[in-house]
Amino acid sequence: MDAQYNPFEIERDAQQFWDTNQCFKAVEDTSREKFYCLSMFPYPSGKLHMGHVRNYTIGDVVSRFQRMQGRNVMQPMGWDAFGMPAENAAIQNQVPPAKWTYDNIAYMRRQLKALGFAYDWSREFATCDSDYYRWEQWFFTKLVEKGLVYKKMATVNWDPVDQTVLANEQVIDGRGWRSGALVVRKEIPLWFLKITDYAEELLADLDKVEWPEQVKTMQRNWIGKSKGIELAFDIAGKAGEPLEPLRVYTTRPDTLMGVTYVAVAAGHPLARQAAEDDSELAAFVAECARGGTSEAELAVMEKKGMPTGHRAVHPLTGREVPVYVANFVLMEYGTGAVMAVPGHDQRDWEFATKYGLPIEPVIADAQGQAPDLSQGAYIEYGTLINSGEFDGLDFQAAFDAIAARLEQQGHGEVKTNFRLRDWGVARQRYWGAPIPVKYGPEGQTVPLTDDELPVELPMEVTVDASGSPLKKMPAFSDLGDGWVRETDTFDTFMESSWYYARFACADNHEAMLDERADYWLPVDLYIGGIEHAILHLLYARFFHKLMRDFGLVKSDEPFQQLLTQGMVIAETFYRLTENGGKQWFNPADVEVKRDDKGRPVSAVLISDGQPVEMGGIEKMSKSKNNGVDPQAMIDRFGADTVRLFMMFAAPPEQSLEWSDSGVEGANRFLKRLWRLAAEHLSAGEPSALDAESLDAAQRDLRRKTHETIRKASDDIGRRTTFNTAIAAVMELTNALSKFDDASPHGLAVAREAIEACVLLLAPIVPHACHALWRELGHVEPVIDAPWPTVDEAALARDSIELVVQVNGKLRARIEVDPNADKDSIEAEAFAAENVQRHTEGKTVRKVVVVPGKLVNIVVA
RNA sequence: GCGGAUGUGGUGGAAUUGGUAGACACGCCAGAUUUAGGUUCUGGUGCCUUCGGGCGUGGGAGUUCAAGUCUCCCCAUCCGCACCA
Repeated sequence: MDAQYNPFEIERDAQQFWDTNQCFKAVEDTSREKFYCLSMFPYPSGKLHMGHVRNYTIGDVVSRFQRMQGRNVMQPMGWDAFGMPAENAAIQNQVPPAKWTYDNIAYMRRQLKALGFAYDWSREFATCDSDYYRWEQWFFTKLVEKGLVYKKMATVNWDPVDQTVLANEQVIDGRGWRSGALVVRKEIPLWFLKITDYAEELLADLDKVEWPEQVKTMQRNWIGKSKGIELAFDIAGKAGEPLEPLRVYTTRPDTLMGVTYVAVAAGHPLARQAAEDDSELAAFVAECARGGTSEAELAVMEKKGMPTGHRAVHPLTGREVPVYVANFVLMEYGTGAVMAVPGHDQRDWEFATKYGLPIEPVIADAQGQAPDLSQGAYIEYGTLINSGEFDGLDFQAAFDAIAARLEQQGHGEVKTNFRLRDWGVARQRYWGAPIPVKYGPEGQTVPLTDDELPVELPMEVTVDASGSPLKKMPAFSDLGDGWVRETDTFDTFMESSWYYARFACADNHEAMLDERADYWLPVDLYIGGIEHAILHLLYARFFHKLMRDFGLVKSDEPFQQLLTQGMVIAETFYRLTENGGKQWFNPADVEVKRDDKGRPVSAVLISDGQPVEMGGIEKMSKSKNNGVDPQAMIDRFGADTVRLFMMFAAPPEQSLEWSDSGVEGANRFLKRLWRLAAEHLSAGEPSALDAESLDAAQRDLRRKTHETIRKASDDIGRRTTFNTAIAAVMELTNALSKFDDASPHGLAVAREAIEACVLLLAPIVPHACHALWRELGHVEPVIDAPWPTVDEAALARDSIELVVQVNGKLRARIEVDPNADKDSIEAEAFAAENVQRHTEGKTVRKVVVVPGKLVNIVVA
């Protein structure tokens, strides 16, 4: 065996072996237990970044581990290929989005192959292949037939200069990112999917999946089921004329007697009507349209309002309160109107304080007194006061009584509401799947029939900043006889909502899915960034239920287990520029100076030797120029080193800090492992392992081997904490290097240890382990070797160490028989010299003995 | 603003069920080998110390024989907020 670890040769050979033997081609086999392992497919932005490498290494480790457990594993890969960056690249570089995308895919596919991931490449596809999106179009037309799709007015960001719709990302400080123009909110008709029809099931079925609790909580809060009352305020118009009643929803009907005003959205009919003969109000309504649509932006903007002059009649007291237009009330959420209780809602309190509206307490504080409302609202539940006949009731009793009264008067009803809103799937963009609908001369809206599908996206286009080119292409949109095609395309979340199912049967050109989907689904483990915790995962769950209700799949949920991986972060470096900006330098071009304790104190740019500022550790990004190119690392150390570092530096759910010296450490470990194996093989032939005739040192190493197998198996298989599994194997290799015994028995124990290391590391550093397994004389490749098992007998100990505490402080360590009883342990503990010193002359109050752990003596 | 997380040596992290804080690795220090440098190997390394011990897991309180872990309050950072993917 070569004494030198040569990763490039090893990796080339292993990849060639896997490729030639089609090792990772997954074949349906109902006699075997399947394991479908999926990592979120990448957007082909150009080249892999470290986040991809981390994501896909985790998936690969689990896939290879499951294979060694004997499962029939399927691990596919594809491309989430539609999206805005392709259009932006087209505008900047005059390159067609399709060419840009497919070129990127070709490059990134090569990179994935260089990392040695065990993918079944025969299932690969890109979502921009018409062979893929045609089925999405087909399914959409079925949803239209079933009434799960509808069109309605919706608010978008409108750039009045570029005359185009902007994504939230393209609105920066309320201005269009290209034009710099002030963005306004504009209403246009858009296609929606009725995800709210599935709100109840999307909520309930979270109990069926093994997901991180925080992700389930986020989804539950997003769906936001609440119980409240929808009630109506009669409206007396400015001139005293009766108008349509105003409907509002509240989860706090117990505060109903504290309503001192109501507020409506600028787009509400009441506001529009009032603005008709009031130019000041009309100006305010227009001002409300300014700014972007994102909820975060709306939540932090200054709350403003203006009275309409209308009066709302309180449904229980008959008291009249003013109707305001407010910029924080939006037409699309709920009824477009809210009742305001400034005494018990903080936002209402701030608004009332600003405009001098009355603030009245109707809920008593914990002492049963009227709360002090001078500094803010009192938002806790409590007993009603100043509420007439409802005084003295608690929240639930008040809810029921007020609901009953409103229902009796025909002014309201109990209603369950969801925060979840229907999914707008139409985008006014080119690089997406065309929405398969046509419009007739009489205003008909007709979904396309099967023989009209697919609607292929034209590939030769000119993209500029002024919106989708499809709208300017009669060859695409004009169908003759007054019929025109829809030029909007689907939200790219549509493609990512069902790709996991298509991987089961990507070669089927006759159907969207077939019976193979039921063999592979649900995905057993789905791995991706925490940033997808809500939107992507919720849409995919919804889509899966839609497909189930069309008989396309049998399961209720798409992803049984979910692993959300953290970000990859790195140090940032910059210099201030003359105009006050920052020029960012890549970590690869900077050298960090340290003090004598290794603390970083300063940094210089390697090229000019002049200092740069350290800007803290941030997510790897283009804007901070702190991305580390995976390719450069693979070229320097080999794929196994990069994979090992990624898995070792942090547990998968936490953020991972890139460290050059950490990578070198990973490389050093692989070299050591290699040398250890080479030295072992040159030391001679081991005898057969005879567990009964080992000396103490041999038994110790054997125990360490089996403790390591036990820990690494649990860490990889159950806990998915690959870092601690690797640490355990490192401990074993450390023990093995210290084990200096070339006797046949000694070599046998060492052989067992080194084979355990190779098997346990095989999922993480598959190339090196492929080669080492061969060198150790095995014919069968390590990918198909069975996962090692624990020999319980090898774990036995002659004695165990307990710690002895006095008043919770560590004072001694004692060796005791593993089966020693409590009394003898106690006696042993008191006998320890240091324990006697700390208990001398004191009264023993209590002795706590925790078997296998410690003794705590409490003295006073 | 709302929802969800995170915070432990010089650094990344470990401590899985309330029971030895700092496994493993990086860095640093000393030594050996080689020596142009690097590589490799051995030992040391939380802080303070009168060498008895004391202190120590973002800050503050509390529960407990025992708290990184549980409870309450506060601070900082990160993720998401429906047209980035």
